Amino acid sequence: MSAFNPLPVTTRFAPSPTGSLHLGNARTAFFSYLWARQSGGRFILRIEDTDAERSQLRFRDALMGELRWLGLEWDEGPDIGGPSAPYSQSERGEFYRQLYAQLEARDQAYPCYCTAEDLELSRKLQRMSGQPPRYAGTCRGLSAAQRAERVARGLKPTLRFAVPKDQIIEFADAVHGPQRFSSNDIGDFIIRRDDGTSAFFFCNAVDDSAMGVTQVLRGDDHMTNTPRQLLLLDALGLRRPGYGHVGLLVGEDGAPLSKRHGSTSAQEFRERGFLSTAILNQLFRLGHAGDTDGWLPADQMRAHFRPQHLGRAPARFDESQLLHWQKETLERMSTTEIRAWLGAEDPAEFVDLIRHNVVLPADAVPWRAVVRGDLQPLGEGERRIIAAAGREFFAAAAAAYTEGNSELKMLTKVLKERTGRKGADLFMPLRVALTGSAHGPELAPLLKLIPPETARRRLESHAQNS
RNA sequence: GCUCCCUUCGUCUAGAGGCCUAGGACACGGCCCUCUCAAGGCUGUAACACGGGUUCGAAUCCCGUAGGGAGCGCCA
Repeated sequence: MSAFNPLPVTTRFAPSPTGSLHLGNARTAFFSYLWARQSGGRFILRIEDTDAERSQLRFRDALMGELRWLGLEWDEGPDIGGPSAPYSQSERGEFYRQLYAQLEARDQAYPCYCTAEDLELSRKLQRMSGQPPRYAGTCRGLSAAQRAERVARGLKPTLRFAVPKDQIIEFADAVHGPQRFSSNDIGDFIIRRDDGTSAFFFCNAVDDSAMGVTQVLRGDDHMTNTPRQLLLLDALGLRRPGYGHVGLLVGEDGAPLSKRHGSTSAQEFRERGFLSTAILNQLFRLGHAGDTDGWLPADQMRAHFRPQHLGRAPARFDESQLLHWQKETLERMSTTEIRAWLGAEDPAEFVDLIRHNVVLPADAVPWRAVVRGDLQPLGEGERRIIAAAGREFFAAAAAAYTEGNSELKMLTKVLKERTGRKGADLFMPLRVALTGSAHGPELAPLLKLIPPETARRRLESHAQNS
C-alpha cells in the first residue's frame, strides 16, 4: 500500500558544484524526486555555488547531466528557471543582503572581527580544557567605537548570527521522529563570510524556505545542523520547511562511501556500462523499503516509494546487489536496445546469442573474439578438459568438420559414431576448443557465427600439440 | 570533551506488544532442468548488539552498557 499524501510535497536537491555526483547524493536526490512526484508536488534543483573557489560550471553541467541520465527531471532549476529564480546561489546576493540587513537591524546578527588564526587558537584551547569548541562570543558585545577601531585596522568582518540563549528548539524529523535541542549548545555561527558571500547554514535554510520547499531530505550528517537553521528561520520570520534525515550511504567497510571503495560517482557507474534503471533499483532499496521486492521500471518507482520507510541506520552499498538489478534490467531490454548499449555494431543475431552472458559491456569482448578474432589463453579447467579429451578426439573432430559436418548437430552425430563419446564428454571439449571457455552461450548457433576456417583451425590445433 | 543519531541473517530490509518456532530480496550451498553458463523451479545455511526492567506476553515500550557515526569550520 503506498502512502496517502493529501498534500503535494515540494522537495529539492541542492548540490554544490565542486565535484561529480556522488552515489549518496544521487540517492537523496532520487528520494526527494520520488517524494515530490508521488504527491504531485514539485522537485527543485538549486545550485549551492557560494564557494567561488571550488565551484565550477563544468561540475554544475556534469551534475545536471547525471541527474538527467538517471531520469530525475526537475520542475525548477538554473537552466529552466521558475517562480523562485534565480536557482544558483551565486546570483541570489541581493536577496541575502536584505535578510542580513534585517538581522543586523534587530541585533540578531553582528560583525565579527576575529581572524581565522584567533578562532583556531580558541578552539584548540577549548578542546584541551575539555570544552566544546564553540565560538566564545568575543565580538558579540562590541560597541560602535570598538567596531570602528577594528575597521580602521583593516579587519574585514564576518557576520555572525546571535544565537538566543535558553531556547528549546523542537522539530519533527520525517525519518527520526521528534527532536529536541537546546540553543545553549550552539555557538554564534557565521552567516556571511568576510568576502561578503553567504555561508551554508544561512543560504541553504533561507532558500529552502523562500523557494517554498516543504520537505527537506538530506543526509544524517545534517541532523545537528538543523536546530541552528531553524533558529535562523525563526529570527527572520520565515516559514520552516519539514526536515528528514536519511542514514548515510556507506561502503563495504562501513565508512562513508569514498574513492577507496572504487566507483562512487554516478558517472563512473555509467561509464562502466551500468544502466540507470539498475542503479535506480538499487538506490531505491538502500535506506528505504518500498512496498515490493521485485524489479521496477523507473517510471513506476514513485508509486512504490514510502517516505515513512526511509532508513535511520547507515546503509551499505553492495555491488553484488547492483549487479543483480543490472541483470534484471538487461532481461527486459530488446535486442536492439542491448545492441545500442554494447555500442560495437554487433550483428543482431550475435547480440541475441550472447545477451544472457553479459552483465557489463566489457563482458561481450571475449565473445566477440570467439566470432571474429583470436581466443584468450585457456584457463586451468579448460586445459584439463582438452587434455582429457585427447588428441585423437580433436583429430576426429577436425576431420569430421572438414568433411562438411559444420553444423553442431551433424558434427556431434558423426563424432558420437566415430569416438563413442556422448553428453558432456562430447560437448565440452568441442565448446572449449571452439570458444576457449567451458561456459557460454548455446554452442550450435555460436558455431554458425564462427568462420569455417577459424573453427577448423581451432579443432586442429588440439589434434597436434596437446 | 559536549550535543545528537544509529544497532534484525554476510548485505539490503519487513516488523509499529501476541499473526515471529522473526518474513522477503541479494549473495552463498544443494537438487531439478540442461552440452556449459545464465535464466527458471524447488530447497538449505544464516539475524533481533548486551544487560536489566514494564507486561500474562517484547525484535517491538522504559533504563542502562557496549560498539559505530555525525555535528560543534570563513566546507557543504
